[in-house]
Amino acid sequence: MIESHSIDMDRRTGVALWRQIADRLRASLNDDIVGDNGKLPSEKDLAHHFGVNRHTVRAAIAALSQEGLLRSRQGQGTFVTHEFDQAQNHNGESTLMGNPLDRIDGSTIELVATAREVLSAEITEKFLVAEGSRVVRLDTVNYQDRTLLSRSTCWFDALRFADMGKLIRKHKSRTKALKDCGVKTYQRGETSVHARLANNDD
Amino acid sequence: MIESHSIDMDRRTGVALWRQIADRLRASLNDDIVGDNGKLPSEKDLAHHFGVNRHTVRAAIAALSQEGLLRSRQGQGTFVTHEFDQAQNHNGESTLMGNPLDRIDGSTIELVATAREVLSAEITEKFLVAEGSRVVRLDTVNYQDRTLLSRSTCWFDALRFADMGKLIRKHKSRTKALKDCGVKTYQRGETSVHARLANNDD
DNA sequence: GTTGATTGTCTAATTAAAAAAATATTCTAG
DNA sequence: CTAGAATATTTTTTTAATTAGACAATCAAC
Repeated sequence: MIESHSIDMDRRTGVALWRQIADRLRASLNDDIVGDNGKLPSEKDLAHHFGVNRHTVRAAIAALSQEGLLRSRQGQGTFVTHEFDQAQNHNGESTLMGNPLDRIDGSTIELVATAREVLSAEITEKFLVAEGSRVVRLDTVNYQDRTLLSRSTCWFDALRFADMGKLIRKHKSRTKALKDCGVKTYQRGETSVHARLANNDD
Repeated sequence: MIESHSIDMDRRTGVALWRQIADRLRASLNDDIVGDNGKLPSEKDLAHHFGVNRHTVRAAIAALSQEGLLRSRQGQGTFVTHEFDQAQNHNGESTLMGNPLDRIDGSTIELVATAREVLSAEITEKFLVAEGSRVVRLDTVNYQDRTLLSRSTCWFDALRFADMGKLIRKHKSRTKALKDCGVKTYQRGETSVHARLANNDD
């Protein structure tokens, strides 16, 4: 469920530990951290896992509860909310993370399609990879304040993400998949930009 | 250069003000915030702009200096570093943000192509937008620890980002453009995920 | 009902972040 | 050389974050 050894948290980065933990937990809600019943490890275990005080973990859980992702029950534990759980167990229209953050910044990203496909000649030429490479494709739409902001398609190496498509079809690990697709949450140093400018213009 | 009125910073979000300011400044280094000589507004002006104490601004500048992006000269001001400036004024191979962060997480994103184009039938069908829409296209490659992680293409509304391609060609606002392309830096609430699962599989 | 595990609450102490204010140092312009 | 503008440094105060410990309340299992 969770490793027994303690994780080294980043300190003095300008990001409070409770927020780092909240973000890690949010990104892990689809993963193996939660049991089949949607129950998280106990506050005590999480505190030991992250190497922090129990109160710090509680602050993180409080933040995620505020977002509507978690709900704690005294005597029982902390659970992924029913709405979130529903989104995990239904197809089609259900909403992942219908949390207040959606409205705070007015920005949403919708995953509209996934597919495994063979890389086209155009793409292979653009990116200089072997033609015929097997990839996983993710189409996303980004809305800001209900107006279309961008459309995006990402291809992932099928080798490196052999089971990503499968996981997505099983409605798990979407967060992780989206994360690698450029949909970054609030985690220090996850992605830095190293840009080499375009060779071709219009 | 910078508006005279004060900006409302997010407080009690778990992210220190100096880090929020550092991230905003980093993202603005390509924009109109810096003068032609690469000089930033004075600490006093920045402090007023962000509505914080001068020391808080100094902490932000110290962080960016640590990353190698800025350098302060007593009596003169704070300037974008020569290396960064070079990356702004050359074509092709130069490196944007050759900062330690690149090595901290081993993740890099390279912008390999930009173009204005007319939206293809395939894309219009996928995303249900008017065929023939004028868009700006960004191709990026994401490396993690020097191994290819993903290839990505983003289309942006040409209307909404009428001058984005132009700005990119002028080697400005790349950060902002990439930011909207899903390359998120460390800013609270910039993007939350609101996913509706795929309709078509393979 | 008793026990054990879990979350909830409270108090206290420590450390880091932020604000405020004063002064020193360095550079440019004139 | 002088004045002004900018960064550098120091001190103090306040607030937020983190840790620590103790105990209450709730629930499930027995």
